[in-house]
Amino acid sequence: MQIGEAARRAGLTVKTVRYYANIGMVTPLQDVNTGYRAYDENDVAKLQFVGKARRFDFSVEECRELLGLYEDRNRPSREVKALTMKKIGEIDARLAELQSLKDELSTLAASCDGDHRSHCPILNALSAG
Amino acid sequence: MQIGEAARRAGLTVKTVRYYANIGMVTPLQDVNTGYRAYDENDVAKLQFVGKARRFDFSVEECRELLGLYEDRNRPSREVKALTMKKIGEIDARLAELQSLKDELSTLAASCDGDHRSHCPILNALSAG
DNA sequence: CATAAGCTTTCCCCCAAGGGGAAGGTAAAG
DNA sequence: CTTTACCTTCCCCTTGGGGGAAAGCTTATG
Repeated sequence: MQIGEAARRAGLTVKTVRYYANIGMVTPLQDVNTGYRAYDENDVAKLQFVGKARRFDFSVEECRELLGLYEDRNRPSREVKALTMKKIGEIDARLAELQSLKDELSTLAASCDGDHRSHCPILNALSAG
Repeated sequence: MQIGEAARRAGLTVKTVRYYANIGMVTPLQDVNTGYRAYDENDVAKLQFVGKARRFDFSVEECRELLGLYEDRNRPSREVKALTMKKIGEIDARLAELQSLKDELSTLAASCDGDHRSHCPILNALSAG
């Protein structure tokens, strides 16, 4: 099938699918006459796999790694779990960071009347050393 | 003072300070003879302000807006509070998203033995339609 | 005086992960 | 024969700077 249908079936944009081909992540055959990329069922499955992993916040490089593990029938599941735990750790760190930011901003916002006057504790806090 | 000291006092890198000058956010005078940027106390205060706002996850453009409000002695605090509330909303949305991702990944990780064998529920989940 | 050290300048390429759009080839349908 | 709908490559754009080259300035030292 052509790239358009492959993209549709994987729930990705054509641009994204072409990008994955360019970086060597999902590489379809290419028609010698037309130059059109030709995707098969296996390619679509890989695209879906990568799309899903991306939605789980894995980076493109991590997706490449997961895809390699996915295609290696003899790899130990340990490696996959390790990648997953690492990702969970990163998400935890970001959660804590964002929560802390939110708390500080909320405190600032609560102290600000937000009226038409010019006095503003938020700006004062930002300008304080 | 020269850019190096200004950067040091604001807790930013020289690259960052130069970048802020290039995009017109904090624009020091420039020595006609040497071409060196000349920062004064007010510039350093602005750099500190921006640095702090950036750490609060405000984008560079939002920082520019906050800086404008900061310098406008007659602006209503309403505008500053609105920006802050918007940022809090964005943080909330991202928190929910990350929490959901973490939950799903945790469920997957819990179902995977992570041993030396090749069976892996995580990969199965990623490859399932 | 020469020169090395430690500043600074501009300029250009690099990152992630594609998006937007131009210019041009191809295939099917009217 | 031409329109329509695909497809291709190519290049610039995004965020917020980082890395480094080549070159200019000032000051300290041999």
